[in-house]
Amino acid sequence: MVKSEMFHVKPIVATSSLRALAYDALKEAITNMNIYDQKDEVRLDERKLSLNLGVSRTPVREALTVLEQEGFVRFEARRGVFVIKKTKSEIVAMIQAWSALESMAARLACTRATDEQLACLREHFPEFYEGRPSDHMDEYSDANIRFHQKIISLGQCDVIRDITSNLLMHVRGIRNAALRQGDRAANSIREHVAIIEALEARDADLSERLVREHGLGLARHVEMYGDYLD
Amino acid sequence: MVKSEMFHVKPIVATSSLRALAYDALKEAITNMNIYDQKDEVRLDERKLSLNLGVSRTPVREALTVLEQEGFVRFEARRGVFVIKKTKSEIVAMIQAWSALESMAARLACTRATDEQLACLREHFPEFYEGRPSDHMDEYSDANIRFHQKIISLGQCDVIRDITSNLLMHVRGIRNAALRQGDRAANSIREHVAIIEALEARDADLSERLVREHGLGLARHVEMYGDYLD
DNA sequence: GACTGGTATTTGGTATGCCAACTTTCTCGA
DNA sequence: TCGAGAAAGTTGGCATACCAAATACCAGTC
Repeated sequence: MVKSEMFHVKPIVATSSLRALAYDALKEAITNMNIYDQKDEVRLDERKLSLNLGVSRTPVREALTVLEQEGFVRFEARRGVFVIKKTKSEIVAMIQAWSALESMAARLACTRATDEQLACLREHFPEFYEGRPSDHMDEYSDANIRFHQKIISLGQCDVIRDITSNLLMHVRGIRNAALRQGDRAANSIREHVAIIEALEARDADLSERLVREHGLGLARHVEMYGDYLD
Repeated sequence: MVKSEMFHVKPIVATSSLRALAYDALKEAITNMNIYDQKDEVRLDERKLSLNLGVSRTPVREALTVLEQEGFVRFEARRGVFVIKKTKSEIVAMIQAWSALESMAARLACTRATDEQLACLREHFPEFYEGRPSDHMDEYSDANIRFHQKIISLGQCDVIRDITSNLLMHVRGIRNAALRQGDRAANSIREHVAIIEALEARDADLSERLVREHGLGLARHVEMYGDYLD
């Protein structure tokens, strides 16, 4: 018997399927293009896509099927596949659902997160304590997104994490645009600080309320000033 | 020109795609089978399915792709498609996400729903005011599901409606099973009555809290007594 | 009889071809 | 010149063919 313990092979090749690769490529392309700049809806050509991706139509279609189910594209029989432009009211609805889930995550975090995990909120987001975010708006936009994702991860609920990660893809652009309107950034920072303090105090009711009101405030803002979406 | 206004044709033939038909058939089959009775995971054979459905593998695969994205099945390369059995902690996580969304729907309903719509809650669910639901458990289980769906529809948020409708498919069986354990049915009725009253009083904070606690109570119950799921 | 190695079969992944419906372009007559 | 209609070209939906990996089966050896 050969001493097989002496062979240390690589764990696994784990080469992803073409479908997964096509999905990643398409999703990145869709989220990176700013859909709301285009006047008309963007149409995707299955044959061109499979040509550009270097694979056949089959995995492309299966990837598009997933994207349809996630609300990114829409199939029209014998007309084409179109990238969906969300209406203002749809965006508002997504932000409301987001608020519901993030506020629940905050509630769960109050009992589940360790002190070390909660400390990450302050450590990783020092910019929340500085005065003028408008100078570094791009960085702050990213930090803003990360802050909300961090709260959700602290909730340690995979279902909430998965659902919100999808919603984020749709809302990311709008959230950042709204930050630049009016005096929202400064307000946003104050609210974030209050949320951190409530979490550190492990006050579930307060944390939940603050997160919810923060989110619903964004929803109201989009409702009022988001007419450019339609 | 023919006066086309005089013709009132049927809206559209709207013959669904085979993919949609396959999706409906598979989803119904999956939700109707009780997955948790089976010892092993159930494997689906693409070729047998397409044979039984009378279509080719292509639309079947596309339907399965959607079901995978919804968390009902799992593809294993060159091994098969398996119906997913959720673990207890996954069920708990889904109930928590559900509670977040339903409580937000209740909050929204307080400002959005008309008096007539709120009245439907009492009219359609008279059994909540009767004493012994255990005699008609099946009917009560259905009414229970309808009650929660009604609250969500009163919230008038399409995103919340869509997401919860998916969660419901996964949780339906467990919710009904939990009702039969211990004295939960009677408790459930009392809580439903309190929720109706809070909504009728248009007390958003109270409605939200009652709905959330009702849901999280179910989550705790499954957490404690749902060991049969694993 | 158990084990090894190879071979046949099964099965999901992918590529390709065909079709019907929709668009666009061309044609021809008023 | 213009428009109706036909023909040609697109395009997504579906079916089918083929491939590689995984499994099942079998023969041969010790």
